[in-house]
Amino acid sequence: MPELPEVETIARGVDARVRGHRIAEVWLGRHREPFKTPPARMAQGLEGRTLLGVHRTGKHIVCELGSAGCSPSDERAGQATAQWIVHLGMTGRLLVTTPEASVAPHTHARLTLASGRELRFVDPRRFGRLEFRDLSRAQGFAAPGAEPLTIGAQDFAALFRGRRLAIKAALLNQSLLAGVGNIYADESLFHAGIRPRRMAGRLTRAELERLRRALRQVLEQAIGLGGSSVSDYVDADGVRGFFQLEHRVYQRTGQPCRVCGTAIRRIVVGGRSTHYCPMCQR
DNA sequence: CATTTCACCTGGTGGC
DNA sequence: TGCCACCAGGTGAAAT
Repeated sequence: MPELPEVETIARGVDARVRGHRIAEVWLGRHREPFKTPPARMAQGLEGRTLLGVHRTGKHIVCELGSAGCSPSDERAGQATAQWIVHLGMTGRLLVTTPEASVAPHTHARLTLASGRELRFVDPRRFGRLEFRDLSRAQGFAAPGAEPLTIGAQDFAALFRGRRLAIKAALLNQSLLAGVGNIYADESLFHAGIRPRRMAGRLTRAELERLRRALRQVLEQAIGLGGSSVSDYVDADGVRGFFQLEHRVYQRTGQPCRVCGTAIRRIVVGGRSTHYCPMCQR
């Protein structure tokens, strides 16, 4: 499900609930797909560490971890020595529950916290990924692409210069921009008035700047809406709490454009279903 | 190297 | 109700 705004909302919600808590016990499931780090090493690495904070980079959730046996009130407080990195894929959820709460099907990780809470990773489709990084051995996680919320006009334009692929496909490329997915790619192209199949390298400077601003505005609006329902999103049952953004084009095939009334079209770009208004977008 | 296609999974929906 | 085709907000490997 999740693109940048959803991941941001989840990371904030989880951070508010587990910051400062110590991982007492770790259970990991048998399916191999979710584990970029071998489960035995992950469990060994996580146990005893303190969750110093949880934040988002691109579509990744990064849990900063202190050394085992080092509480946040110690002098080394705030010093992350490891990370637990969660990617939700299409159907992943990161839940804060009690250890007694019923375990949902497709639960792949349970981190029981000394505080009496439990952090769970649930993912039916198993496109999500979990990774453990020991920062004494490896670099901290960094998304390859630029952050769409903060990138400037010059850097944004430079991402697409000379590229011959469709702008929609370029927006989805995580090594260019980190965090943009199918919904917000379509929505931002609508707001910028640009057709999804336009060659990225042929967009004018003005179009690129409209796109950068539209993307930022759409993402910020979605974060704003998600932020008001954080508690629902991460509750014990994993209830979805996001206000559905009033999409302009996404999944509105055949319905009238909210601006001009023309029927919204669906095409396939880069293997992904793509929606646009043939009148408003050129 | 850049770009495109496809496999990886389960579950929900809608047609027959 | 059952069966089936198709679709899903992501990504990385393989093919072109």
